[in-house]
Amino acid sequence: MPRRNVVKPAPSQPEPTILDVARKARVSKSLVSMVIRGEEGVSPKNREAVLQAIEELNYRPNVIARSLVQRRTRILGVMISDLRNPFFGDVVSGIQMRAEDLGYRVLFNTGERVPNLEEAAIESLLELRVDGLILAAPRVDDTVIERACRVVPVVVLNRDTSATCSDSVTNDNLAGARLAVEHCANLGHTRIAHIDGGSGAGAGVRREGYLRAMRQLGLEDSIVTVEGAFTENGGYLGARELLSRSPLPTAIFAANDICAIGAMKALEEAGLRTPADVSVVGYDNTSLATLPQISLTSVQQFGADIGRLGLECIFERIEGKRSTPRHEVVAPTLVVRASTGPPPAKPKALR
Amino acid sequence: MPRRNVVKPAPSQPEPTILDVARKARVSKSLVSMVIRGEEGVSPKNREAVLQAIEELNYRPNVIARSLVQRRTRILGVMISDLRNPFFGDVVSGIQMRAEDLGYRVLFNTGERVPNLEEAAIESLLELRVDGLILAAPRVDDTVIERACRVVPVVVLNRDTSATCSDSVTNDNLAGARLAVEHCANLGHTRIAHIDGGSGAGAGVRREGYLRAMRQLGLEDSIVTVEGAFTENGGYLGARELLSRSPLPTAIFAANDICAIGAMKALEEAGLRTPADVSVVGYDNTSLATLPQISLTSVQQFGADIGRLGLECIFERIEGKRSTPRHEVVAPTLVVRASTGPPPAKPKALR
DNA sequence: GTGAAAGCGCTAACAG
DNA sequence: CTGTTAGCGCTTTCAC
Repeated sequence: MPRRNVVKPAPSQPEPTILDVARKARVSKSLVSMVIRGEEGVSPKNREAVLQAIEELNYRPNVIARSLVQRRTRILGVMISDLRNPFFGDVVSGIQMRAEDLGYRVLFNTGERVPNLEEAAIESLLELRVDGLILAAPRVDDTVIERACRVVPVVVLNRDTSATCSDSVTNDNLAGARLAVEHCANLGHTRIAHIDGGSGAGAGVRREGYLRAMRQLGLEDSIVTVEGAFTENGGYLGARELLSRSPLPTAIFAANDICAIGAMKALEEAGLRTPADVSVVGYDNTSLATLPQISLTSVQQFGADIGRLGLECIFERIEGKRSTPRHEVVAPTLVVRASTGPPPAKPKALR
Repeated sequence: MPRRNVVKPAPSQPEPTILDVARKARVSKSLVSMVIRGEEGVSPKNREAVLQAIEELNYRPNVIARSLVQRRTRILGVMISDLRNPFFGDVVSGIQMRAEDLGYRVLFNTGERVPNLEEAAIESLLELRVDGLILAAPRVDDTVIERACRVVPVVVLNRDTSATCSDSVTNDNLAGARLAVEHCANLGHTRIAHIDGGSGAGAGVRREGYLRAMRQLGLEDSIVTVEGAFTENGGYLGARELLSRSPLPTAIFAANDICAIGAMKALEEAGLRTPADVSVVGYDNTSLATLPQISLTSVQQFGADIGRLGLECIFERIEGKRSTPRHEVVAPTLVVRASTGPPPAKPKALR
């Protein structure tokens, strides 16, 4: 908690304050404040003078000072676990659009998928006294989330948490996994393997959905899962693991799109074609899946909706409209593309 | 059971202050402050008492208040033009790593490639009184940058700006474009077209690099440029435009990777194969280019280095070590993959 | 070592 | 409408 504090010479050219503006416009401090906040009851003449002074001085209200007295920042903090996953681009869009409507500014953070760094990022946002916290697929411990809840409204996106204090918005991972598995089964596959998301947010439920779907379809004997991650490398390694076993699966359900792409890479290196030899299904339906060269069948979750709903949860709490947890679940759909097809008539043996 | 104030409009929770900690630990306010800042000269006994009180109260220093008195936030603001482009993931990594070393926190923002929104995002960071501003490929007007410079150190990444007040870190777009064009020429191409980045940051220079390289190679008669953008759709539309003209180019140099991918999509739809019928070169060498299904020849610019250098520029300014502009240019390299090859013996005609 | 006092730039509540 | 007066939570003197 104690931060390293190197005391350095104070920098800075003196930035103009509200007092400078008042003097320049020859009015009172409070009048300037009123103009800035757009309050009623300022004569057009004075308003004009103030605005001009602001312009000339390149004055900018100090939201720090404002926040201190109002004890609210009108800032929403968003911790994003992985900036490299285009899925979060959608989530961010949803958040931003809604935030603008509601008069909040949004500031992002990331811990680059490293739990400790993510915790630091969250802590940093909390010290900033954000009015609300949105955690997009955080990998931190539940206790971290609980601690945050004690101070500020929190909504967790795309992760199933046992923390009871926060709101959450997720897609229905069980249903999504079922869509993926059933799709493969309908094509005639029985040996459907799963590369999971390791310790990533939501990975456990997605895995559980796979297991349940397999059992429901009477395929429990063909259940094969290997550990992966929500990254390309995770998918690559997971697929390599699958390739080292026998018999080979004819279909692979990967934890998410980038994981699926990593898996496809491993398959290709092994001389297996998709979908002729092995079908592959991803999750998220990111822009990656739509690339014609990849054309990945994928479970779609609606990132922008998830982001928007998350923001609405936070907003309800901030406004005091609600103080009991809300858990929103968005239904996923399946988008079928070229990476899945019927299983090969004569499954290919390696080598 | 967390005790929370229920339904109280805007300002709400009684967050503990430094005074609460002092009372609980039975010491003075200043003593607590000293402990928090890790100052010397506090008895171990007192320090212990303070730390325990902090723990028990779930106290968190209010950086807002701290910033107000210190007149510096120790926050660096980063405006990122496009969160969907994985290239910026690299840039962010570089920034974060260095920032942590230097004891700064980093907060991100985006205007989603819309100039007005980007300006608002920058303004928002400025109102927050960030100690430094990093603009990653901003699309705003130079005047916006100049206005920001008057208040805080600014570094612009990956865009050539005529604003003289800010530092900048770019890759050498002229050289990069030349690498791309020469590579195609060496393979035997003469009809090398360019899909540019429209009004995107750095697009103009990349285009200029293309033009110069073509002339230098004596290919001025084959110069063809169409307008695109730094997006998949931009590339798609640009390629469609090329396809509507005659003669068809045998190689395309696209403004960046996602643009190239969009172009490949259009080519594929038209029944043209890459590289058998048309070679394609991208720029950025993002993770997308490395995907085996895409395997895009691309000019590599080192995003993490660019981010790190940007942060160092800012830091020098903040520390008062330098007050004249520094312009850093990073040399790009070319990564050759499967999307480029010799031109077809008999160029394919459409339909 | 400790505690009291003076602000940082702003808003809010009143009195003129 | 204006000007004055209190703070917001913290750091920073400067006495003790």
